[in-house]
Amino acid sequence: MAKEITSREENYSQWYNDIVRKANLADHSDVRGCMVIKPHGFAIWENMKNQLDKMFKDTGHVNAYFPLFIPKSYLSKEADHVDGFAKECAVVTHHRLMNDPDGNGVVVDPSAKLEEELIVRPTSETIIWNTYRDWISSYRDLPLLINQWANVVRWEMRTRLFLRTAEFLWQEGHTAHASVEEAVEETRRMLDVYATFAEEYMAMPVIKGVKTANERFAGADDTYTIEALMQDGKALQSGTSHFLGQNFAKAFDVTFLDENNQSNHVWATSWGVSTRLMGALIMAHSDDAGLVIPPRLAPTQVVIVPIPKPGDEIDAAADRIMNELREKGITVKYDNDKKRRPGFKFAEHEMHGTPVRLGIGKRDLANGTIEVARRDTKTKESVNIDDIAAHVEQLLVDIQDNLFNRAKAYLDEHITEVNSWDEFKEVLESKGGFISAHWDGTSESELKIKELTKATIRCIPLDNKQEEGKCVLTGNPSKERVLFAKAY
RNA sequence: CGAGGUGUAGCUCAGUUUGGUAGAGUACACGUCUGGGGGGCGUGUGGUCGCUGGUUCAAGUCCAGUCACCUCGACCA
Repeated sequence: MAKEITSREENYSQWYNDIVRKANLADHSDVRGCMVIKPHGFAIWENMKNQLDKMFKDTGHVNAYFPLFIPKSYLSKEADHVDGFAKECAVVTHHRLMNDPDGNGVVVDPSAKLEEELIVRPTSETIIWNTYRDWISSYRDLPLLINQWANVVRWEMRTRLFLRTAEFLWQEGHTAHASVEEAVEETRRMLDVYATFAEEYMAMPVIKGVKTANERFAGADDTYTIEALMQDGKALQSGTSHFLGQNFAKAFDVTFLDENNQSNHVWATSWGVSTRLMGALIMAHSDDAGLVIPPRLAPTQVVIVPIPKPGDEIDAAADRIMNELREKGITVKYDNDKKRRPGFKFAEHEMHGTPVRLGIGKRDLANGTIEVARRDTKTKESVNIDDIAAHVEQLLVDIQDNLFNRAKAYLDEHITEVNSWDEFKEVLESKGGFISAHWDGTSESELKIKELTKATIRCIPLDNKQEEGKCVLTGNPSKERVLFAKAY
């Protein structure tokens, strides 16, 4: 079984690539670093997107759309910001092609050079804040709570499908507020939205925390993050929410008059999650037989397989069951392909991650039962055909819970407190996961640890316990533990 | 950008050392026997051997250049 997927034990990276390809999630395109998201992968992303969009709307946000191209001069207005992105920007320099005088197809028309070059957005803070300047004049215009769903481009050296591609899909929220308190509250609110989404929909437990200065978003005063742990013990930053202070307001001169007719710069936030969540979803739950999708995000929650092949009696039973399930809002598909054999279908639906599979054969019908197989545990049971809809409805809930609990148990087991440098290195190498250790708060120590071990500070957990201790590297005094890990 | 590796059928790869008609498995199509976990047998489709140039009577094979991809570094959501 699963003969086409490399096992996680044998080669974790290859396993990941195999899942992406064999589960029809995405392909490498001919364009370096860019992927083609295939229908099954996109369907999962759409489910994520729909749910997140609902959660954004429920917290008072509206959607808008800003240009793909950003004038080069905008990007340089905020010093930290341009430093953070300058090295990975795609630049549009010309606006016209012409026939090659030598007859070799088309070439760039040198006379069509742009007066000011355009940057393909790596993120939209600059163009958005340039626009907000015109939109905001009074405290009555605030807060401004806008999100956009878009593609962005970051010219990455090394790419991996979903986890890091040159072009990716995401949403970016950009908000403006009258007070620092309100902006910080917004930053934290959206972090909570992300955490709730990850845990309740992706069934992926996350740790909420704040980034150190080194790991902070370029241009932010504070970056909050949700960090998840993958099955190979590496951490994955899955979403970030930034408190931007007044940095962009000052860079783009965005001010408002308050109730006392005083002019102030606005306070800002931005927050985003991307198709990287697809990578997180894959690595959080899937196994050597293929993809595992939590029921709440599965494009098809239940598949019915006729055994050994479709027939009048089996088709009728499948129709009846499908109607019952659909009445309960469950998505279901009947795999009545006559050409493929049941064994093949079993393997294929496991590969694609369908949470529940129902097997209907003449033997089952004679007994008045249905074979119910769950993807998360790969176990099967016989269920009375009259109880099937209620059973499946509950089973989907159980699977969702089980996936979360399983991942949560794994996460909890892989947060290790260490108190010495030797122990730090030992745990990092042998066990992986998050290492909870004291750190003296300096960038120098953080960078030294990264250099020595490749582990970085993933975050300082929110509501962190305050305790006296000594930095695991330098022995200098520390007031709290932070979480280290190797990361994607 | 540094180090190493690989480009041959949709996919995985042999063939390159020693130049001489382009191969296998898998996938795909059709037929057939099957049928409760990727089934068997048979027939068939499918290739500018990454690209460009050179050496040669003759290049997948030798030489030079070039491009792409993979692994590991630096960078990063």
